Amino acid sequence: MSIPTRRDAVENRAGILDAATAAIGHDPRASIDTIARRAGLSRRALYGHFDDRNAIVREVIAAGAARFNAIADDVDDADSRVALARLASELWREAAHVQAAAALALDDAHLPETSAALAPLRRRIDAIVRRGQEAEELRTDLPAPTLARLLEETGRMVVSRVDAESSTARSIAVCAVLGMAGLSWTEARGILAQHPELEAQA
Amino acid sequence: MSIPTRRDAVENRAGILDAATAAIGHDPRASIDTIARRAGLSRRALYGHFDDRNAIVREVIAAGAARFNAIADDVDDADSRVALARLASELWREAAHVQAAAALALDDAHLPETSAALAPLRRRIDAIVRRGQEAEELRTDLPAPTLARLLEETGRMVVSRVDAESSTARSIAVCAVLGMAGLSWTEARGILAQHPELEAQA
DNA sequence: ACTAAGTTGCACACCACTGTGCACTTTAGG
DNA sequence: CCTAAAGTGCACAGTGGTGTGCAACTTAGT
Repeated sequence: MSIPTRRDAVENRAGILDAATAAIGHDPRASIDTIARRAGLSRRALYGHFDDRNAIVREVIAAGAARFNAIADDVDDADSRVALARLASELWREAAHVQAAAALALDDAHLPETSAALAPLRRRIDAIVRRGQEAEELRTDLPAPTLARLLEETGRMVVSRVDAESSTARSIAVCAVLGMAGLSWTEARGILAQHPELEAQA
Repeated sequence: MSIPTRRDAVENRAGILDAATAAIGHDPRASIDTIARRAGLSRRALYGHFDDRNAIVREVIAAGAARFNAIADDVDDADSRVALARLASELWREAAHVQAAAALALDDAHLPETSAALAPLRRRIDAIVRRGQEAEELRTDLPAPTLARLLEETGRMVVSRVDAESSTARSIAVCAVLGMAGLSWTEARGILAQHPELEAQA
């Protein structure tokens, strides 16, 4: 449980969290047994690493939150449209964690925890939207909170429902978010053309 | 089960299906007991109307499919953008059924049934998208099947995640779909302005 | 007012999942 | 090579859900 001494145990703990992230992304109520098998361990072994199922879920949420908030901190483009595009593009790299967070957010039991963990990311989105509306870079027909929420849900939806293997998947995600933000598809493609790093692979 | 003779029994059966639609829209694994209480009946009574939980789910799916496909049949605007907008606007009226279908589609167990039931609606969306791309009314940077799928998911997302009580909710739904289809927000609002019936209340 | 349809509450067996205890085996690392 | 750490397999009790049988009650409809 605390201060594992053996290297393989540390690796297994990480493997469990990876397996849990993937399994929960597919189904927020994935059983302990499902997670264990996916990690290549017996159900019983998980209880050597975590007190109970909730402890695993809490760590999955924390890991996702850390990644998301690090990304949110990094995005500081002056143009709100580029900022949104970069946010979407970077979050794409954390697809597995986004899926897990999205799935857990649909599960009433863990909703308070996930929304608390995602608060910094949400604040950043809010800020980008407000700046973007003032600068008339983003649509102004919706109140900022509504648009922010819609953009968040759009990101969630695309990450969860678009085939991540496709080579164009990342640019689809970025274009979807920009489309929801009010840009026409040619404008969105223009932003992408001016910032090639946004659709870079891997 | 078959040929109920009493009026209250018929009403109760309908009430169960309404309750099931609402409960399943909130959680696709809603228990029999949850559905029963919402319908104002005991758990035991449901088994007088339906063989088992699956029978209820099947009827919920069938009811939704019937409504959706009727709507799909009605939409025949020449302009693909108007057609998409009308589809979104009309489906908004069936929000409860859309939510139930969306929730069930996330539940592996009933996925085949839901997708079969929704096939006609999907074919209609595919047709609109193909016509729209040929006419250059919709974005042409995505293959038709990808765009169709994205539009479907956008509709699902908006209906499930936007507050249905808001007076502007319906136009938000329409604009979201048009935005995903490639229109800028001003173009989308233009379509809405030319077709006031698309954002009419109730 | 009578009767059958409809409903209720309870008990039951069954299933899937959780969390724990314990004896046993495997293996990392000094 | 030894040993403690890590993992396995099994049994067990507990929980919450399903579907059924049955006796008792309420009520719609004639």
